[in-house]
Amino acid sequence: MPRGIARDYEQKRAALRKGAAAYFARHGYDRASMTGAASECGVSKALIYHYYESKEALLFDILDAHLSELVALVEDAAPQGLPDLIRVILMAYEHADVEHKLQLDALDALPPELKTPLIAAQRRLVAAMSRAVAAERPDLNGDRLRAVTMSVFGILNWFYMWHRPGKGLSRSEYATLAADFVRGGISAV
Amino acid sequence: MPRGIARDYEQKRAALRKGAAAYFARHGYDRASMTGAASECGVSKALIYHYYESKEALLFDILDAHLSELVALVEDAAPQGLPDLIRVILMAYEHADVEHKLQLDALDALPPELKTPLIAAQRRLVAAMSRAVAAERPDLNGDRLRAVTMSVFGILNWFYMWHRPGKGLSRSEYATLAADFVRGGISAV
DNA sequence: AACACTCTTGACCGTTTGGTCGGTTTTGTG
DNA sequence: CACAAAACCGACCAAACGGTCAAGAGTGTT
Repeated sequence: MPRGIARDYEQKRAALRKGAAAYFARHGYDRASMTGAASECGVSKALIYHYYESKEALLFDILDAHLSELVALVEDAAPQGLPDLIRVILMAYEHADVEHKLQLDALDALPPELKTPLIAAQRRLVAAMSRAVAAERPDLNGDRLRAVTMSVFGILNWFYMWHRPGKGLSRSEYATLAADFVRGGISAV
Repeated sequence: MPRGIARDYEQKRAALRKGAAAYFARHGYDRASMTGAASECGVSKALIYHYYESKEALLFDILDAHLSELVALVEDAAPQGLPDLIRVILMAYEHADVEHKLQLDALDALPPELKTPLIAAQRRLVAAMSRAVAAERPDLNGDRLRAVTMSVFGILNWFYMWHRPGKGLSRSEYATLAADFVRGGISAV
C-alpha cells in the first residue's frame, strides 16, 4: 500500500476554510469567485477542488465548523446565566467575525439538504438563549419569550456591522453594556 | 414635436422597482438574474433596460426610494420620543420588508459613488435614533451612546429575519414590546 | 530503487450572466 | 393622416464563473 493522505491534510483544509471565509466575507459569497479565493489562499483554483468538491461544500464546511464550535461553547461550557451567555457569544465572535458575517450573508445560497443541519445548529443556539431568558422571566409565554429572545440575538448579531476593532468600546466593554441593556430590557417587558 | 415620455412612465418605473425588489430579496441580489426579475414583472429583460440603464442603477433606485421615504418619516414627521420612533420604523417596514432586506443584503454590491449617498441616508436614521436615546439618557457619552443606539437598531433590523406575518406577535404588538424592552434597557446601562 | 498515489498546476470547457441590437408595434403631435 | 419617437421584444454577444482534465512534481511504502 503506497502513500496515504498527507499528515497536514486537515490543517491545509482548515487554512483553506479560513482564507476562503475571509475572502467570501469581504466580497460577499456570491460575488466572490473561486479563483479569487484561491489566490487569497496562495494556491491555484484547481487545488481547492482537490480538497473540496464544490464551492457549496466549502461554504458548508466553513459554516458547519463555525456553528459547531459555537454550539459546543454554549451547550457544553454551559455559561452561568444570561450575562455570561451574552459575553461568551460576543467574545466567541472575536476571531470568527468573518464566519459570522458569512453565516448571515450566505446561508441562503446553500441547497436545502445542506442548509437544514445548519439551521438546526442555529436553533440550538436560540434554544440556549431562550432558556437563559426564561430563567430570568419564568412568566413570559411562548410568543413573547420568542420575541425577547430574538431581540437579544438582534443586538448580538448586529454588533459586527457597526463595531470597528480599536474604535469605540472594546468587545469586552460592549459585552458588559449589552448584558446590562438586556437585563434591564427583560425586566421591563 | 412628436410624442414625449408616456404619462405613466414614473408608475411603470415604480412597478419595476417593486417587482424587482421582491425578486432580488427572495433570491438574493447577486444570485437573482435580470431575466428572472423581468419575468417576475411580466416584461422582457430588454424593457427593464429601457427604464434602467443597469442592474446597479435599478438596485440603487430601489434603495434610494426606500431610504428617502424612511428618512422623511423619521425627520419630517418627527416622532414624539423613543417609543414612537421605534413604532414608526417597525411599522414602516410593514410594506417594505423586501426593500429593507435588500438594503442589508445588497448595499455592498454597489460601487462607492452609489453607495455613499445611501450610507449618508442611513446615518441620518442613526442620528435621529441617537437623539431620541440621548433625550432619555442625556448623561451617556459618545461611545456608549453609539453602542446603545446601534443595539436598538440591531433589535429593529433583525425583526424581519425571524418574524413571520400571521405567526406569533403582530407587528404592532412587537413594536410595543420592543419599545418597553428598549426603555428598560436604556435605563439599565 | 521502483512504484503508486497524493499534491499541485495551467489550460481548457459549458453555462449563465449583464447587457446590446435590429426590428416591430404603439401613440402623442403637427 | 403622416410621422417621429417611445414602448416593447427575441435573438444575440462577450465576459466571467464554477468546475474539469491531463500532466508534472513530490513523497511515503515495499
